Amino acid sequence: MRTIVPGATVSRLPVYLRALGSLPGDQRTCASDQVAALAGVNSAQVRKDLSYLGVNGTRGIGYDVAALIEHLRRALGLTKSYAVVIVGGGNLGNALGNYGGFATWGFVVVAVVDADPAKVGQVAAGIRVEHIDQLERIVAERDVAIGIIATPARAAQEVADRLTSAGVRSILNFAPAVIEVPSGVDVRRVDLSTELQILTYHLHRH
Amino acid sequence: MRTIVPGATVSRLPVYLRALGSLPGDQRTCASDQVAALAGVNSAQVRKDLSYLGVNGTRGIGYDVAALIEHLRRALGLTKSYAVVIVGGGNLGNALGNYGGFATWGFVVVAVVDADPAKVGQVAAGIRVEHIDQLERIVAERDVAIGIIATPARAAQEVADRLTSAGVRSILNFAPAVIEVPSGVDVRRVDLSTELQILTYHLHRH
DNA sequence: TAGATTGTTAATCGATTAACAATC
DNA sequence: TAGATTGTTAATCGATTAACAATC
Repeated sequence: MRTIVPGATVSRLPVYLRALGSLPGDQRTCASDQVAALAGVNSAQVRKDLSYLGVNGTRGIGYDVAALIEHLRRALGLTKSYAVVIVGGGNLGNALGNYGGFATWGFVVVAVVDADPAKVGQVAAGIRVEHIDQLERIVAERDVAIGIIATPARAAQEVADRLTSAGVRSILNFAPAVIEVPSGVDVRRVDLSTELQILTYHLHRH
Repeated sequence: MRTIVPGATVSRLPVYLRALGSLPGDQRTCASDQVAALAGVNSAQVRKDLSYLGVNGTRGIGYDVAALIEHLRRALGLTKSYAVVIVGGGNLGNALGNYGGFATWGFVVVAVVDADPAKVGQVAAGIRVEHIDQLERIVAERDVAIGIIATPARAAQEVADRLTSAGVRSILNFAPAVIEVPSGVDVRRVDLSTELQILTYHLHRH
């Protein structure tokens, strides 16, 4: 079944996947209640999300764990591997390059690039920083699917332009800037200062 | 005015603040239209969010830029400084310790702690990694307001427990785990793998 | 006055969840 | 059969936005 899956549902799928991963290895079936508790959501939500995906459980029993995991992996496109380029060889870029969590899900960092000639050639976690002039060639030759922007804010838009014109259609933006991209390109933003500021909003009013 | 401000509004305030920062320095007033364009939201949204905060503009003219910035900073509690402890001295923890963006908004990283004795004593960006056994002392002595969890998933819950029992009431969690905290404690989660998986959902269906 | 822009209402939209018949 | 749990409806909740009178 391929109906329109709401964005909110999509963003919960990785959470369900992780919840299922934390189940005892010998557990064959699981109830929506249990997934809900592990994922921190409502059980009706779980059932509804799964029904969007066309996953069927068994009344009185629950869902088959292995089949459910496989369904979620397929829905998220995690049955193949994705080449990732990180733009920005600063601390954040290097941390992301080293981040072990990516490999678990089939994300392979194929390059870290930077505009600063002084950074080019440095090696972190087995990846040599290359010059950003090579970006277009790298994207084409290494079949890059995802670009991660880990540059200062002022460089973000230009980097996004170069990534998209090179053919990248998925961008994860860590720079504290709103970037414009052509339609059809998907951007997600992770802004560390914003997260902290939201915390302080609640904090400073006791 | 202090009515109930919706969570969605709160999470947009930092974005407005940044939008205003990117205005030309000599611009005295701004219209909701302009803020909206810079922030990537609807202009009615901007006006409504600001009215929640009790900010008044002038019909026909717009909002006073300086006054608006000051209002937003006060609303977010950014008029004072906050001590931050980073738990986890791995790549991510160090990247966060080095992240210059925090200082701009008054966040001061007062410690990086780790459970691994081999990491203790290492210095990154002027901060010496301390042992996690010192966490409670550090929180008390350095008046820590915010804890950042940058550990593996398996350690996240225990770290959260220690942070909260030491008195920390705001947590930013980078570990791929859902953590339980007492009511009154605020947790925000940033999950890098989840972000990438959401991108691939859209990517793999052309 | 004419033009611009706010502040707010009311409509819309979309997401969450309680509830329960269906059924294993 | 009795108990458990799904799948789905309908109600609720909350957030977004078009529209426009108020007014600078």
